[in-house]
Amino acid sequence: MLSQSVEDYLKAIYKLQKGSEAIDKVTTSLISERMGVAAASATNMIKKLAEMNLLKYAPYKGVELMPAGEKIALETIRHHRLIELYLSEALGYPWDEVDAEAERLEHAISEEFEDRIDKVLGYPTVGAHGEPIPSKQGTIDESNYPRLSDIEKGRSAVIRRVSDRNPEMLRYIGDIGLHLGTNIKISDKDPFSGPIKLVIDAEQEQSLGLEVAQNIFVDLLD
Amino acid sequence: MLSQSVEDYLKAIYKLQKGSEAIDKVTTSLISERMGVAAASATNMIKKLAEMNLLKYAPYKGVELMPAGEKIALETIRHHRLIELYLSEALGYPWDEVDAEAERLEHAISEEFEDRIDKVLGYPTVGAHGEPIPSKQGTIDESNYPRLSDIEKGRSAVIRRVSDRNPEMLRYIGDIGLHLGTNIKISDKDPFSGPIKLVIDAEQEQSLGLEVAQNIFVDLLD
DNA sequence: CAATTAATTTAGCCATGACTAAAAAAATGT
DNA sequence: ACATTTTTTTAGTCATGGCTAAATTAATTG
Repeated sequence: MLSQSVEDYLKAIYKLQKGSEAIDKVTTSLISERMGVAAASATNMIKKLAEMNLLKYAPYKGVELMPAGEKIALETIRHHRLIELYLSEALGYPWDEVDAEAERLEHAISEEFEDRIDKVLGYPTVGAHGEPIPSKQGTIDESNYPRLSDIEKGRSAVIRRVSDRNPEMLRYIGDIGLHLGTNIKISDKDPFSGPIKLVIDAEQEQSLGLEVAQNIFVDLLD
Repeated sequence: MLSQSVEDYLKAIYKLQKGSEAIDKVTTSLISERMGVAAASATNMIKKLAEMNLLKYAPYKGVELMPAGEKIALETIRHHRLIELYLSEALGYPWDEVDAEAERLEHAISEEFEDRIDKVLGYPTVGAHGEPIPSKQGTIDESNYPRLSDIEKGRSAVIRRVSDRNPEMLRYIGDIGLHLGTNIKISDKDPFSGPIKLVIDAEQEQSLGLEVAQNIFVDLLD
């Protein structure tokens, strides 16, 4: 059995390497910041993971996952996203609370639990915030939707994914009526990183700060 | 937060102290045996728990839970039994598999998760094997049913609880048609600790070894 | 009741995964 | 290009919770 820590580090490294930020060099400080530990602690763990052949590590040069490490990261992410979706669908959790709960549960469940909730959920491919769920075989849809903040004025789009990094922002986004599948039209964009004006579901007007818009990913229409 | 180990020790000690075995003196060796650790490890942890005022410890004389320790034990047991029942009812787990899964999950769930599954289950008072579920306030029904092995020939009874100590035995018990609520009549008892003969649901004959009968607890009829 | 056996505790060790402080390497600015 | 700043690593510490071996206390038995 791998420790919870090992799984968490590999997950964090995977997200840095392949996530929507698309970091080219995954450094010790990035990892330590994401994990909320001191840089020295990250160095320690990185050396251990390199020793286990889960990643390639050149001191001072950053880190790159090896296939075995990526596999574990994807399994962990699969657990996390299936649990999040289950909490949301079966137990009625709001989407800003599922991440914290799943963070602990993902390390505690068995393969059997994974399989059973996968089945109950109807073998979903997309999680509670629109993230792709890795398959049991370790494949994942790595395509990324554009950010709402990058869409030009006048275009219409559908919300496909929301970043789950900040639960408070997530709650705010839901509260103003933005959910997965919600239709929006960009009616105006203020200059100098100003707010965006949206029409939600062809009805309701809403202004949106840039930071929020950067955390919403959409599928362009027409 | 209390560590998983602390919770597990307190749970084990509680069960030894109050369980159906009704041990008078809970000793280091009993605890180490139940926890599957060396006696020295148990001594270490016991000293730590005494330091935390969770139990009273007199060296060489055994251990007794203090109210704070009992409270934690009951919370842990409540988590465990609610999870077991949830796995069984909502996810279709067989009753011989729920214990192992709940053993890990019980330390990972939040109060909110506890409350939500409690509600989904309809605020149950009895777990998947018939064990009482401690209330959120920390009270528990401590009454014990007699063992099937102690019932005299000719009497009828209803199965109310099954020990979950041995999953293989649990599977066997289920396979021969004995479940919670099943009606049985003792048609014969062989002497010298021999097997018991049952009639299940007034239909089917079944012989049962003494060891199995000792792990089934019943409610006498008439 | 003394001697042996069994149970328990003490002492000392190990792995994990944090931490701080100091040293070393890399990046940056003038 | 060299001095300064930032990043990273090394060295050493700590807490948790295991372990074995040895010492000690309690229990049993001749």
